[in-house]
Parts: sequence; C-alpha cells; structure tokens
Amino acid sequence: MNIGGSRKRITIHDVAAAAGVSISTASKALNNNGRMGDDTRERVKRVASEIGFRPNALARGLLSKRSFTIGLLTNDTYGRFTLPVMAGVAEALVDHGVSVFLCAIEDDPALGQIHVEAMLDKQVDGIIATGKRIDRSLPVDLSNLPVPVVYAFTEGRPDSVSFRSDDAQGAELAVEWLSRMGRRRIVHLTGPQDFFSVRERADAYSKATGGMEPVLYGVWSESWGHEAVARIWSAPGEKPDGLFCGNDQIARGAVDALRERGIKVPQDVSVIGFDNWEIVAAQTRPPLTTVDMELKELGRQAGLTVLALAEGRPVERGVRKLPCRLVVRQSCGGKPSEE
Amino acid sequence: MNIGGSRKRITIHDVAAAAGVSISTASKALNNNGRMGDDTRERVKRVASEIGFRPNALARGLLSKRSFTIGLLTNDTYGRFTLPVMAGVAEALVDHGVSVFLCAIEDDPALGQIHVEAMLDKQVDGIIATGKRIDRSLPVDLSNLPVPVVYAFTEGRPDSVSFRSDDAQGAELAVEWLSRMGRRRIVHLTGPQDFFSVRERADAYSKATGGMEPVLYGVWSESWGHEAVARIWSAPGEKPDGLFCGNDQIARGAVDALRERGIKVPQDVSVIGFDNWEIVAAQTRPPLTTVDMELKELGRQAGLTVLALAEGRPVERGVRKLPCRLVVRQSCGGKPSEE
DNA sequence: CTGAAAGCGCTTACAG
DNA sequence: CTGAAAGCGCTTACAG
Repeated sequence: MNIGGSRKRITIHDVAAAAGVSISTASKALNNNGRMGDDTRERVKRVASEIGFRPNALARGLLSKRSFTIGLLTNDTYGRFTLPVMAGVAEALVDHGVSVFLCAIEDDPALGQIHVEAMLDKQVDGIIATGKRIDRSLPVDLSNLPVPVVYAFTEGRPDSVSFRSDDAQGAELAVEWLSRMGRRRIVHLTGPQDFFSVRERADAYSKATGGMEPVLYGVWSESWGHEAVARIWSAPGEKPDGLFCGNDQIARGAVDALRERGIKVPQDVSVIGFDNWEIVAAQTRPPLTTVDMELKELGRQAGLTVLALAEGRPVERGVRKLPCRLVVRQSCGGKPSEE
Repeated sequence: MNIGGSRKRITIHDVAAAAGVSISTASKALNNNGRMGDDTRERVKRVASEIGFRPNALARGLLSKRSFTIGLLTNDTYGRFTLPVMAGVAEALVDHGVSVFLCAIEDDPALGQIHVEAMLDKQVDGIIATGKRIDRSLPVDLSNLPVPVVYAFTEGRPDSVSFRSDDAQGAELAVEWLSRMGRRRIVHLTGPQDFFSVRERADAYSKATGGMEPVLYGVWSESWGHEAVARIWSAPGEKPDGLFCGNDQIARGAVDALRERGIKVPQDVSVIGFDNWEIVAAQTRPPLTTVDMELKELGRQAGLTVLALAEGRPVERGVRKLPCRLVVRQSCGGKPSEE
C-alpha cells in the first residue's frame, strides 16, 4: 500500500540497465536526439514506459536552466479577480508542462519579499503579478529580478509588459446595450472615484451619453446600490429608465431596491452591472446583464507571454488592453446570450 | 534595466572565490555545519550576503530529495472552498520554505492525471487533495503515489489522512444559538439530501430539536430559500420562529423572502446560515449569523501534516473532524462577535 | 551507431 | 581547521 509514500524512484540508470544501453544513449533515445538505430530508440522508449520512468525535473532544470515553473503573485486574498486569472494562466501553460506557484501576499511587503525569494530560489522561469485593481501595484519591488515579470490586472512599471481590461470599451458596451433596449435616461452608479477604472468607465459613459446625467460615486456594495436608488427616486424630477452600475454588487442592490419600490426590472428600468461575478449576477432577481472583463483570457495571455519572455522570444513592452464582453441575462430585457 | 530578466546567477563558486575558500568550506559555512574557524564562517556568510548569493533550490533538491514544494489539487473551480484552504496551507508552510503548486483539475480525469504527473516530475514533497464536498473524491487516483497525500475537504481512501469539518457539531452550534435566542419552533432548510454533510447536519438538527419539525431539502440557492419560506408561510398552521439554513445562500433567500412578507428578522424570526461566505453573509440585510467551517485552519493542519509525512514523522491515519465556529452577526439577535 | 566524460550547483563523507 | 572528490539525475559535446 505504501501509504507513507516511499516507493523508490526510477532513474535513467534503471532504464539504461533494463534496455542494455548506456545512460547517454538512454537519454538521447528518450529525448529524440542523437543518432542511433530505430530499434534501439524504440526499445529504450518501450522499456522506459514499462518500468514507469519519469525524468526528474530538478535534474533537468539544473542543466537546462528552465524549471518549467512560474510564480503567480497576488494581493487579492478573496480571489475574486485572481481566480479567473489563475485559471487562464494554468490552462495556457499546462500544455507546455509548466506548473504554477500561487503566492498570496496580502498587502504585506515582508511576506511579498519572502515569497519572491522562495520563487527565485526555486528557479521559476518567470513571474506573473496580479491583484485586485489596475491602479495599485503589489507591495513588493519586481523591477530588478533575474526572471521576466508580466503584470496582469495590477499596476506595473512603465516599461513592463502589462495586461488589463479595456474599461472604457466595457462601459461603451453597457451604454450601447442600454440604448439598444430603448433607454434614454441612463444614470451611472459606481464605486469610489479614486479607482482608475471608475474614472475610465465614468468618462466613457459621459462621452457615450452626452454627459447629461451626473455620475453617482459611492462604494462597491449592495447597500450603496440601494441607497442610490432611494436617493434618485425620492428626489423630484424625471426618473432614469436605465442604470449602469459600476459592479454587480451595486447593480444587485439597485435591482432589489427597485423591486421594493414596486418598479419593475427590466420593464420599467433596465439595470446593467459590471464584472459578471457569477454568484452575484446569476442570483439577482432578475439575473443581471453585465460586462465581463474576460479575466481568464487575460490570464491566458499573461501566461503565454511570460513563457515567451522566458524562452527569449521578443515581446513588445507596454500595457495591452483586452476587450470586455457583454453577458446578457434578464435585467435589461433583450435575449439572453447562451453561456 | 535588465527587463528581459538575464542577470547572471550567483553560485556558490562565486562565494567561495570572493571569500577565498573552497566551495566545500563555503557550503559548510553557509549551512552551519562542518568545523571551521568562526572568522572563516562569518566571512563566508558576509561575502555571500554582500554579493547576493541564494542557493539554487533545484541543486539542493537533487541531493536532499526534498524540493520544498507541495501540490494542492482541487476540483473546486470557483474556489469558494479551496481558497481558504489554500490560504491556510500557504500560511502554515511559508515559514518552512515550502511553496505550493495550485492545480485546478475541474472534474477532468485526464487533466488530473497530467497535473499529478507534472507535480511528481517536479518532485513535490507531498500532495494535498481538496475539493468542494466531503463525500466526493477527485477524479484521479492518488493511492499509489511515491509521495504522501493528505485529503482536506474531499473524500479520501479509508486508510488515508483526511481533514474535514465537524458538520454535526456545526449544526448543534446553530440550533443551540437559536434556542439561546429563545426560539422554539426551528425549521431546517437545506440542500440536496445526497450530500453527506446535508444528512449529517440534518441528523444533528433532528437530535437537537427532538425531531418535531420536518427537514426541507432543496438546492443550494437563494431561490430555494425564497421558495421554502413561501411554502411554509402559505401553509396553514403555526409558523416557525427560527430558520436553520444549510448554507448562506439559502439563508439569504429566506431573509429576503421574509422581509418581503413583512416579517422582521430577527425580531419575529431568527435565521442562521452555514459557511460564513463573507460576500453573501455580510451583504444580507440584516447580515447573517452563520456557522464557519474554519477551512483556513483545516488547510493549515493539512499543510503541517503533509510536511510531517514528507519528513517521515509519524502521523496517525484516519479522518479528523475540525470543530466549526459560530459567527454572530445580526440575523438571529444577540450580540455580534467581534471578527 | 554507441558510450565515456564532463558538468549543471550543490552537499557530504573522507583525507590531510 | 580546510579542501579534493564523489555524487544527486540528468544532458551534451566529444571520441571511437
């Protein structure tokens, strides 16, 4: 049963012995290089797989200077943004045989330093830095490392390679859809103004709507969505027929508040969210139409990019903005997109 | 600026040369073993840190048969359960210099196999298997691996080392608190009966309440919470004054439904959840009192346990149940616990 | 066509 | 007290 885990590992010596060749020949046979008889090569390979040989990546890495390992550094404890990014990274890299160290460093510089050093000691081929907002950097300096660094959904150095969502385009998508649903008085309820993405979305919103309605800044919570609706609907004057919310939580709060006032969503008012945070968006009544930042795709690209850098392939520097995608559910009307 | 990441790595040869000793002496000095003059040892150490020497973990691992790396395997894509477990594992192991590979394998056996092999190739010191429910195992056989395996919040082999939450005790905690709040007619709304933890919690609930009220099985969603409340309150007869919900989503649905019926929580009815899923529990109006499964602690213990196994220290086999903790917010009355 | 040797960056007996 | 040598498991020139 071997529960403690102590089966002796099979090395290339075992393969060589079993196949009756030298270890150099065994190595070359397995790696498809060197010249030798096809029969020899085949025999070595067959024997290797029969006895269950798997090359020791540590030994390989020592020679090749490649560990087939990268590190993902994040300060997003809750994992709301990091998880999709991580999924994309892993998915893109698993085919290339690279594994991913996940390091959650909170906002602790000392912890960050420890993790970076541990990763470097383990000879990672590269590092992906990710976080919870685009305009903050991790609490650790990644600028002079002996391995390539790619930033994804977090602020990087000016001359680095960064990936982020195109928040302006996402906001346009939202406003466009609302107009397409026939909405004319669209109000924007959003988060704190010191978030770069808040400003970017708000600007795009103003540009798209002509800036007739004020933007309501608040916090990223359901209760702010509630409060904003209360504020708008208790004030005199014409009411909006569309609400573009800065995230799904605000949207959910708004939808709940509208329902409590007897206002029908989407018949009377269309509400659109941002983030496509499944757990919030799908459980809202009605389920939220929202903008997805495609973080998994972002992770995938970041993964492929560190890999390229690690292999010395040329990569253009600068920040790359990835387009957002509209996910249609029921809070705006229109036909739900198949997911 | 070295953006590509190509600074030459400093080896023990550099240290030896700079300190004017042999590499054996350098090695012994840095590892605090071997005998040598204190001055020599100090000098080597000083030089090493001056030139920024960090030992190559791959080379070390080759000798020591320890990679200071473990793998965390999960099929919980959304990360709701895995993230806290991961946080605990990492927190427990970072002090020991071990890093964690995160492998999300969905429910794909082939993907699972690939990840396990990749981890083994990289000589992980052990593997922690985790998932999204206690009575399902990962879609990959971990029983005959050359490294120790620990199961956390997923079904393991009978003779393995497993950690799980004590759901019965958690349910008792919930019922007890409800009684303490003066509730006498407590109904249990929960998830699908084929979940082991559902049955365990339901049994504990029945035992604690005397089994006078039926258990309402459903699904893990807000809408089921809604529907259950509608069903109970539209039926004739005496109504409950306490609702023990199988998870926070059901609890949230129930709270919302009660509010819509004009029933006050917690004045008229106390509602308690399960999971302490922050995003749901804290945003409910009023915020949910709930049972926390202490998954982070579970992760911490699992981490320490693989480490022990990897180092050959004796570890008792079997499944260990960790106690749950009550988190008091406002949905039951009583004083909120400081978090 | 195949193998002996050197070496990746370390550690650890073993000499001196 | 210090260093030369062997070796961890591989790969890669280089001989033959």
